[in-house]
Parts: sequence; C-alpha cells; structure tokens
Amino acid sequence: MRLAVLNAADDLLVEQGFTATTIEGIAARAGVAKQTIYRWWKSKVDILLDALIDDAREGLAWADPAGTPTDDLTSHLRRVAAFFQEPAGQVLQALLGHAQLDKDTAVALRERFLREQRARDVAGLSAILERHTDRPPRPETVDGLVDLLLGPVSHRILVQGAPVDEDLLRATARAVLQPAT
Amino acid sequence: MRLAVLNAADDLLVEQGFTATTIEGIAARAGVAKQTIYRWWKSKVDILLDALIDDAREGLAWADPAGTPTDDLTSHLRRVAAFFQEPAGQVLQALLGHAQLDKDTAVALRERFLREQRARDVAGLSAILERHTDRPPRPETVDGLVDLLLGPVSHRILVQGAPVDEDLLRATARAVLQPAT
Amino acid sequence: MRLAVLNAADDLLVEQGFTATTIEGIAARAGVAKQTIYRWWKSKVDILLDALIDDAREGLAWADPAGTPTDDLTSHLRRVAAFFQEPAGQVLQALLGHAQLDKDTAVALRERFLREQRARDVAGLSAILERHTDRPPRPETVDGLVDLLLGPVSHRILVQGAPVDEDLLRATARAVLQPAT
Amino acid sequence: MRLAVLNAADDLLVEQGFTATTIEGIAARAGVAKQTIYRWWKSKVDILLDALIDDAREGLAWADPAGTPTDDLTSHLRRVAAFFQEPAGQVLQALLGHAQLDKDTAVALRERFLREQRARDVAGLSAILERHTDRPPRPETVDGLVDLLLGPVSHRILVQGAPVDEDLLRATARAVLQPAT
DNA sequence: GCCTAATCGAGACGGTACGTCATGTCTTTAG
DNA sequence: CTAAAGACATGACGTACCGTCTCGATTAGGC
Repeated sequence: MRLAVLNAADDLLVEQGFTATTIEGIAARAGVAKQTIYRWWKSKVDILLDALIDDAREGLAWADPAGTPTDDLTSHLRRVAAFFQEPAGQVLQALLGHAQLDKDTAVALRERFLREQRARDVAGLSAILERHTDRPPRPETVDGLVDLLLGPVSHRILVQGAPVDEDLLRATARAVLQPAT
Repeated sequence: MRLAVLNAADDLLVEQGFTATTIEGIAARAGVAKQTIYRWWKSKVDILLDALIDDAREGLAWADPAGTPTDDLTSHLRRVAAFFQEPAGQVLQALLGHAQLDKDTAVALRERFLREQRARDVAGLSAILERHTDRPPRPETVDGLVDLLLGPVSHRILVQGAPVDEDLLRATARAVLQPAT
Repeated sequence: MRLAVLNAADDLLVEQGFTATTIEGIAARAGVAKQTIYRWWKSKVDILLDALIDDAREGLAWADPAGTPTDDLTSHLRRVAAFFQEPAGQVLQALLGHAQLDKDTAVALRERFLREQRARDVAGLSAILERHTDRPPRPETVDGLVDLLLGPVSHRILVQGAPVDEDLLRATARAVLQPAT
Repeated sequence: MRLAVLNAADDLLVEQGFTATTIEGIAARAGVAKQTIYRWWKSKVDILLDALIDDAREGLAWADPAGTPTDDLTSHLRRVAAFFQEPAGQVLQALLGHAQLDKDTAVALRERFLREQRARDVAGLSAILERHTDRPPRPETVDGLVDLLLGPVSHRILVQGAPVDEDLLRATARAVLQPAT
C-alpha cells in the first residue's frame, strides 16, 4: 500500500505536475482511501519526500575519484544536471519549488533530505580535493565550497531554465579548485 | 485600481505567503471586484509578475564600478542577498518557486522578467570585467559567467535556506574573476 | 431602436426561454448598448410587456357573435388555446409565470395588460350572453363568469401542460351558459 | 441534514421569494455546505419539490363527502384557495410559476407532484359524484372534469391575483355537477 | 479457534477558492 | 448631446479539493 501511494504520487507528479497532484488523485490512482493516506502522511509534500528519499540517493551519489579533479567534478556535475531530467529529479525540483512557498515544506525538505545530501556532497567533494592538495581541507572549508560547486548548475537549470553546457561545468570545476588566496 | 491590486497582492504575499494569496483575497483587500482582476490579469502569478517588474529593477540594479573588481562583485552580491529579504525579493522568490511547479509560470517569469534582468546582469558584470582585463570580454563569454556569479548565492539562499556569509561572496567573486585557462 | 429591442427580446424568449433572455443578450442581439436599454425600460419584464401589448391584443380578440352561444364560446376558447402556441402567447405565458415569482411583475402585468384584457373579455362575453338570454346580464355578473370561462383552459395548459380537447371546450361553454340557480 | 435544507428552502421562499432563494442562501441558513446540497439535489427547484411533496399532500387532501355534492365541492375549493396562503401553497405557486419559464421544472413538477395530485383529485371528485348520480361516472370522464373544477379558482388566484369569492365557488361547483347534455 | 481491535475502502460532510456570468451603475469615445 | 462600448462593484453560479468524520468489511493476533 505504501508503495502504491508513493508510485501513484510519483507518476502523477511526472505526468500532471505538482499542482494537479492532489491527495484525492493519488488516492484514486493508488486504489486507496483518502483517510488511509492521511493516516500515514501529513500532506502530499510528505508523500513526495518519502518517494524522493527512496529514489534520489543514488541519482546524486558521488563516484569514486577516478581521474583529474577537474574531470571528476565536471562529470559529477554532469550527473547532477542529468538527474533533474529523471522522475526523482522532477520530484526534487517540485519540492525545492514548493519550499519557496511554504515554510513547513522548506523545513521538512532540509531536515529529511537536503541535510544528508549535503553531507554526502561534502564527503564526495573532500575525497576529490584530497587528491588535489597536499594537506586535506578542513570540513568547514569544504562545506562552504558546496554552494560554489552546485550553485551555478542549479541556477542554470532552476532559475534560468536553460540547459547546462560544458563551459559552465568546466568553469565551475576550476572555480572550486582554484587556490584559496 | 491597478496599483491597489498590485499593492494588495504584494502585501498579502509578504504577510500570508504565496498559497494564502488568493485572487479573492487580493480583490477584497484592494476593494475591487474579482471580475475586474480577471479582466486584466490571467492569474495571481500574472499580478505578482507585474508587481515584481515595477519593484525589482532597482533592487537588483548594478552600481557603477567603484573599487577593485573583487570589491565591486562582492558588494553587488551582498546587495542581491539583501534583496531577497525585501518584499520585492520575496515576490521573486515565490515566483521562482512556483515556476518549478508550473510551466506557464516558468515561461512568463523568464520572458517578462528574467530575460531583461539577465541582460542587466551581463551589462553590469561586463562593466566590471572591463576594468580588470585589458581586452574587453566578449558578451557570450560574460553571459556564461552570470550563472557562475549568481548561482552560489541563490543556491545558498533558495536551496539551502541558509544565510550568505562573506567567505562565499569572496570565493564567488574570485571564481568569476579567475583567468580563463 | 425600440423595435430592435422588442424584437430581440421576443426572439430570444422564443428561442432560448425566459431565463436565458438576459438584458445583455437582448442588447447584443439588438446591436444596442445596455445603457440604452436601461434608459427606456426598467427590466426585461418591462421590455417583454411592451412587446406583449403590441402583439397580444389581436391574438386574444373576440370575434363577433356568429352562431350559437356555445359555438361562439368554444371557438373563442379554441383561439385562446392556440394563442399560447404563438410567440406572443409564449411571452404571456412567461410573464404569467414570472408574476408568480415576483410581485413587481405581477403588478405590472395586471395593470398594464391583464386589466384591459379582462375588460375586453367581459365585453366579448357579454355580447354573446346578450344573444342568449332575454335580459342582458349585469357587468359584475359577467365579470365573475370570466374566470369560469378561462380557468379550465388555462389550468389545462399552464398547470397540467396538456393539450386542450373539444370535450373541455364544450363543457366549459355549457358551464358558462348554464342558468344561474 | 435533509430536513434542515428543506426547511431552510421553505423559510427563505416564504420570507424572501423565489428569486432570492439561492442555493448559497439555503446552504448558509441550513448550516450546510453547498457541495452537500449539490450532492443530493440538482437545483433549488428540486429542493422545493421535495419540500412540497412532504407538505402539500394534506393541504390539498379531499375530505370525505359529508353533505350535498355542491357543499362538498365548494368547501373543497375553499380549502384549495386557502392552501395557496400557506407556506406549502406558496411553494406550489412558485414552482407553477417557474414551470412556465423552464421545461425541466415543468416536467419535474408534473411527474413528481401534479400527476399524483391529479389522481387524488380524480378520486376525491369521483367519490362526490357517485353520491350525486345513480351510475358511477367513468374515470376518464372525471379526469376531464378536474380542469373544470380547479381551473376557475386557479385562474382567479394565479392569473388575476384576486381573492376567491363564494359566488365563484358556487358557480364552479354547479358547473361540475351539471348533467352532461 | 474465537474475538477484539486495528486497518482498510468508500464516501459524506463543512469549508474555501476557483473562474464565469449577469446585474445595474458609471465613464469614455465618436458622430 | 446621444448612443455605442465597455469597465466597474456585486453576488450567485456550479466545481474541485481540502481535511475530518463516520461507516461496514476484512484481517490479524492475543487469549
């Protein structure tokens, strides 16, 4: 039943968009009573968050460092950009959007997903930086670099709504790897 | 009448949030008939966009270059971060959020606001870069740099929901100004 | 212009019914501004009443007595029944209907149309009765007979919504002509 | 819930008239959601018809024959005339009026109320006629007499909007009882 | 192995907002 | 100066979902 609901929510979001993804619609599609949904989830955001957590971990996972730091970073960013085309990426995009409109969503999204994701991003980025520099960077320094790394791609996709190109990836990677002055 | 509606929408958004900003609420607050609103605007997004266009131009305007390029960039980014605290910035944040949920909103926001804003950003950034380098950068190069410039701040604010700190500003400015390799 | 409005109202009523006959619709159909209608008429009832008065007089007119009183009465009632099929009859039916729902309509319909029509009915009925009885009936007696004469037909048509048959006409005529006991 | 709605509709009709009796008004007065009304009734006509059916049966019931046929008929007609002063009678009057303006109302009113009422009228009239004549009248003959019986009173009340007087009642009774020639 | 409690589907309920239509008043534009 | 065009505040329309609330009907699991 839980899976029927999560899949119905996922499908509806991809097919019809966030607004048309109503609790009634999810219930009907999942062949489930509305009350059953309310018993287990607080809102449709809660459902989508559950769906996201199940699906997004691997889509945004870091590969082990395999080449030059620049190549590793650009290929990770390429993967991030691709993720937003996948169903799970669309769920994340919708939740990020709705988080701008609703504080509860913002809090839930950050506590239940973004915080852990950021930890994974810090770890992945650290692994790459360690191969690049002699002294391993301190965690709080890396933390500050995550926005520098992910910001340009997310700005291009979410704000500008335009495709990510290789120039942007390379410039971003260089920016992250530049020596602190 | 037009102004009463735009102000009512603005006020409601700041006080109650995007979802609670309904057409009926705007109409009641503006002392205007619902039909009158539907005569001139297609949706509340349309209203907020009008309000934004009137208000946001100066909030995101570039100052003339006045110091080192790094200082100019960090102080512009500081202004951008501050803008999201202002009413007009909250309108932009809400519209950016809703644009992730609704294609029509995305199209309207980009065509009616973001495109022109990006042109202003390209111009402002160019003016600074020209003082920095000998040969003035080509416009299409600068265009690519805008995401690099604005992405980290927007990611920090909109995605992470965390305050912008000086380290981020400085790192971002350095990234934009680093020599193309 | 007056005629354009009256005809538009008439046509709309026959084609679309009373409820769908709106002031806006009449104005559009007559190629006239709403305000112009409001300048000359108080309501759509007022318009229809004007249309009715122009058209109904002859449709409900009494023919000169030509045969036996019974034949004269049945043929008049046959004409009355037929009148409700005509456009003007449908206007009258609508106004009679609306008069049950709205006191102003009831007053206007009676003062501007029914009172005179009843006078014509009294006169027509008197002319027939005079040929039947020796002493001419007193007007107030005849007045009482008008409901007896017209009631059965109007009940059959307006209340029962069923066609009038010859039996009803003959029985009604006999009832009116029966000697006062 | 059902009763709250029917009573609210009844009350509003009597206090404010048919036009001012809106679905929203009924809902508000009954302390019920609009959607609940639409779930169970198609329109306000449907509601009033339900109210009428519950209330009107006794108001238009025939008493057992108790005196001379003439007296029985006049007293029944007197009761009918009085009925139109009662709340249920006003509902019937409004529905009869609206039936002239709207075919659906006409059909519903006849199928759901008038048909059965006419059957009761035929039965009641037959019972009286049987005491008057030796051979009991055939049902289809009586059916034709019902319009003759009720038409004058309804014409006086609904068309002329004038009070019913004893002369009319007596003349009507005589007309119904006159021997078929 | 039965019973009691939790869970399920179904869907009615009081609400809020939607977007539309017609009302009657008013202002503007053009002949 | 009149009439067309149509904007305006008002209020009802019928619809869609919301989140809460009964309803039986299963369906377990603990006695």
